[in-house]
This record gives sequence, structure tokens and C-alpha cells, in this order.
Amino acid sequence: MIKNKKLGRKFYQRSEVEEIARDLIGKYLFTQINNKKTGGIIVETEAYCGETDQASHAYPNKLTERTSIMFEPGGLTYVYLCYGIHKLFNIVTNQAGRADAILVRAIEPQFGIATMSKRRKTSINSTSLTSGPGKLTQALGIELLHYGLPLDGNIIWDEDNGLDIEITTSKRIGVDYAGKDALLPWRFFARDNQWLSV
DNA sequence: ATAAAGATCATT
DNA sequence: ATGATCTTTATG
Repeated sequence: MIKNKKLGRKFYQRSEVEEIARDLIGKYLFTQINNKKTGGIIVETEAYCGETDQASHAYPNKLTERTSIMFEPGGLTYVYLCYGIHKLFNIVTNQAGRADAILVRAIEPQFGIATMSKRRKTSINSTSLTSGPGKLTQALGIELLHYGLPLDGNIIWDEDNGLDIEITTSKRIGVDYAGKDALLPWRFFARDNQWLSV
């Protein structure tokens, strides 16, 4: 019997962002938007640390209108527009004043698949349904207006479950501008999963 | 007020 | 490989 449970503040407010990014693999991510519940299993994440990590929007503790939410306590969303086209979904972590966040890069679709394929304009069993950071936000209905929402179970939230998944790491995708930090092994993904990005 | 740069994706 | 597309940020 699998017991589902929303993840609490304690989970997100730990100080090691890469540890949380790893722990998120295998958890559920849900949205309830326009009266449609959609979601799946997180299979790929990336950790970003605002204080030390040149790849982070908040490096080096850079406070702007966009990054301000990252300085809030963990358990909020950070949504931003990438390349003028795609909305990327992040989860803010750590304590107030620590600008860490985790980019969710791929999920394995599980709930509301018909709704997701309609939003994506892809066939219902297409492997490109949620296999990338811009794709999953489109499938889940996440928009810029969802910036700063708490992951409290009303609109966007995570749930624990009984899954035990083998996790692999690599350098992060698309952050070659980050110098030395581009090589950090801060991308986490479920091994041999068909719903990964790229 | 303007310019440059993207944590990507679909198409060629 | 390349083009799309537009917000955010920095600079003048």
C-alpha cells in the first residue's frame, strides 16, 4: 500500500540544494489548474545555488525583481521565461536569505495525460509530452503568473510516495556560460528513464 | 531608452 | 544547425 503525502517545509528548507534536488527524483509533481489535475513522477532536476554558483540567476546573491523570490524560505515556486518562449519551473529551497532553487527538467506523466497532451498538442502517448523543462510546464499548465506560489497542495505541489529509484548525475544542461561551475555534477536523473530531456 | 542575452524546443 | 520570441537586466 502506497501512502501519498505532501512534502513539507522541512523538506525544502534544508541547506544543501543538491541533496534536495536528488531527493526530488521519484517524487510526484501535481498541478490543479483550470479545474484539471495533472501530474507525474519527477525524473530529472538541476540544483542552483545563488551564493556560490555562477550558473544561478541569483549569483552572487544578486537580488533583482526576478530573483527576489529565491531569497524567500524554501517551498515556493520560481517560474521565469526562458528564450522569450518557455516557462521554466523551479522550486525555491533553503532558509530566508539563501537564494537556492531547483529546476525541474522532466517528469514521467501519470495523471491527466489527456489534458497534458491537449495542452502540448502532441499525441497522447508521445514521449515528448513532458521530457524537458519547457515541455512539462506547458503540459502542467504552469504560467508566469504562478511565480511565487507556495507548494501547498492548492495549485502546484509535490507528494512523497514509495518509489525507490536509481539516480545518476551529470553536469547541467545549457549552462556553459558558468565557467568552472558548468562542470558541477548537479543534474540528477532517474537512470534508464525514457522521459528524460534532450 | 535601448541593447543584449538567454537554465529551450520544433523544425530543417 | 537554425530560427523563434520577449522578459529581464544592465547600461547610457
